[in-house]
Amino acid sequence: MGAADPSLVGGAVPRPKARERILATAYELFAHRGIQAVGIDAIVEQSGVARQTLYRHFNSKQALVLAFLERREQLWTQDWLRGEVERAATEPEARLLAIFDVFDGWFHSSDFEGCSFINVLLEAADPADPIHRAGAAYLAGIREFIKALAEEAGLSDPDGFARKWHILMKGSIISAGEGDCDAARRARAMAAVVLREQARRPD
Amino acid sequence: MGAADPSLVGGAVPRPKARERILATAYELFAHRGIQAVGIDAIVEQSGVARQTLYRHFNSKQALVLAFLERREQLWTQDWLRGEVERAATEPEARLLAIFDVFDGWFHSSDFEGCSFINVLLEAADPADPIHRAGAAYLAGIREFIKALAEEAGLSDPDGFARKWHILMKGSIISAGEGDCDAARRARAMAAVVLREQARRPD
DNA sequence: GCCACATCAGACTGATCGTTCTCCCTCTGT
DNA sequence: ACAGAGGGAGAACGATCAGTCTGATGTGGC
Repeated sequence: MGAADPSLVGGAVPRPKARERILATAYELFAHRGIQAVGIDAIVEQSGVARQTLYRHFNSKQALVLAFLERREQLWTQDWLRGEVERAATEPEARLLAIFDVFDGWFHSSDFEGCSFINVLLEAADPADPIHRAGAAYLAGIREFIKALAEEAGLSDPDGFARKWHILMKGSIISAGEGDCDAARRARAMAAVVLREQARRPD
Repeated sequence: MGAADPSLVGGAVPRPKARERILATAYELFAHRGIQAVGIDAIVEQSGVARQTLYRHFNSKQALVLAFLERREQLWTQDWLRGEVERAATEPEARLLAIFDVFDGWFHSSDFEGCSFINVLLEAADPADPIHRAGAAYLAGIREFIKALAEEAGLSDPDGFARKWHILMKGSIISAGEGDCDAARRARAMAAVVLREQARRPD
């Protein structure tokens, strides 16, 4: 009884090989082409996995999309955005502005793919759709990051500030999708005057 | 020779009945549910038109979508947005800010449907897609409206200003789609400080 | 009445979609 | 060596999609 059953362990923690290939392929395709535009066939073909294997790891396309969004939140929001911002500056106000410097590099990269959370929000227009809800939840997570920086900076109404900041972020992303590579610089200029005018919490 | 040929006139100016019903139905469905999510069947059924009749007026779904976008630009951009803004204020700077007052009412309406131009831009991710190009062109038309107001207001760099303003507009629309009905008020507050800091053209 | 044309109703094609099923191969632990 | 599980290849299913074809029904101009 003391020794762990290997088959049980292998079942509870799925072997990374096939599942990882599926998720990596889904990430690339969903992020760049959207959800509806990418069929299961494309993921099966490009990942070199059997169809049945995909459906053994993910019950449905919806489950795969939800797993993609979860990975997007880890890789994009946490590892990339949060990581780059915290690397670029140390003071909370400087970090808030650094978001748009990080965006500037993003918008100028050759394979700019837009914000998957915004995309799925618009693709799954029904607010009751689990995919829509997941996209909205991950966007709210980004606002939590902004809100925490606003609190560190001693700004009053951190939640309202985060919502304002997020408007600038999302607007610049859409503009970049239109082809305006300098959208981040424009948003940063607006952000700077907004931050300057922002009321501080009395110490 | 003086009298116009009735059949020719009837051909050049198509009878409004069937075509109008199709376009009106397509407008409602495309604007609220998106392009990919609405099939030809739904439009045929809801407009009470025969399938063949639809395909006689529009060669393909893409042609119908392009006609929808053209109507959207007339009804939304010109008649509604521009009309409401020009009714709300007379001075160009006041009109620029009034955009967000108009948006505020829009975001609080029960059937808020978002910006179809942004939606089709993201649904048709390929920049070479005629639908993508049309959406981008109509968004550029909105910026032309802003730019003209900026010029009237004597602001320097009207094009750059219009792009900034448009970032606020698009960002607030996305936020409203997330459920933040007060996004227009937040954007207006930012717009006010941006406008105050904006350089004026020397007279 | 008659002709031309728009419209309607509905079956149909071919492609694509998500999903399931069947069969075979290759590992791995004992 | 053997059992069992994971994975691969591909056929197949039912649904849905855009688009076409046929044939009947009105309808307006001569």
